[in-house]
Amino acid sequence: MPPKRKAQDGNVNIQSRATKRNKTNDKQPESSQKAQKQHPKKTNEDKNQGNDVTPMYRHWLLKSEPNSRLENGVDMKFSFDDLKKSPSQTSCWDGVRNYQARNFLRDQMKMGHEAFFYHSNCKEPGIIGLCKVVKESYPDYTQFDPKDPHYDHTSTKDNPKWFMVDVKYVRPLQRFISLAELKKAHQDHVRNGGPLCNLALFTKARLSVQPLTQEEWDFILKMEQRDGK
DNA sequence: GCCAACGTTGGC
DNA sequence: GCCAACGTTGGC
Repeated sequence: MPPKRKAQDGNVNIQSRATKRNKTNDKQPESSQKAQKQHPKKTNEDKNQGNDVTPMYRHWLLKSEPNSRLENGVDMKFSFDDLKKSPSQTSCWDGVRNYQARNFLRDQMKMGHEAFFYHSNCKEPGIIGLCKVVKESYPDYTQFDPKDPHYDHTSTKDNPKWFMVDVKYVRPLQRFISLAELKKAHQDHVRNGGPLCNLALFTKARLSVQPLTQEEWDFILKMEQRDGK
């Protein structure tokens, strides 16, 4: 199902790699996905996996940093514009190292699912555009690269710990929806009831891959039409 | 740059 | 399995 097939794997896997994303999709051993079935040891990883009872989601919010920031000498910058400029306007979403976020990437993000592209750790945090899943769960290769800031020596190719998906640029929002505006709506909905009362942006603020209910998604998309603030 | 909130680690 | 120490996230 991989729709587009960029050049072969030839391209260098080096570039902006952020806490979550970076370059384009390259082909990965999709076959090794079966490895994810295995859970040889039950440690605190398992207790962190306990979100499998949550409903299945079809909408997402992905955080990325639009400004340069070095982590072990590697620039974490990956803006919405960087996604647009990526080959095929597509990038893998690598570098996620949180079990809850990993589980969403691995288990729930499916072809065609849409996501808000959120700019974090910047002057004006907020949602800037839309992207969509164009390739489902496969091992995040950065976990195997000792030079990568997100290298994980405890992970093996036979039993990879971290996964990623590919996302493709869809469109910018008609207007930027700032965190401040979302927070106002959220706080109002907490007090008076409303679809954003449990928005993960505020209830699970540190999650970099966040699920949205249909109602949350629809409400935020409608904010796009309103006149700012 | 500060720091609150929260996730992870490891001793016990 | 508890919990203190530590590390990270990310708004401000």
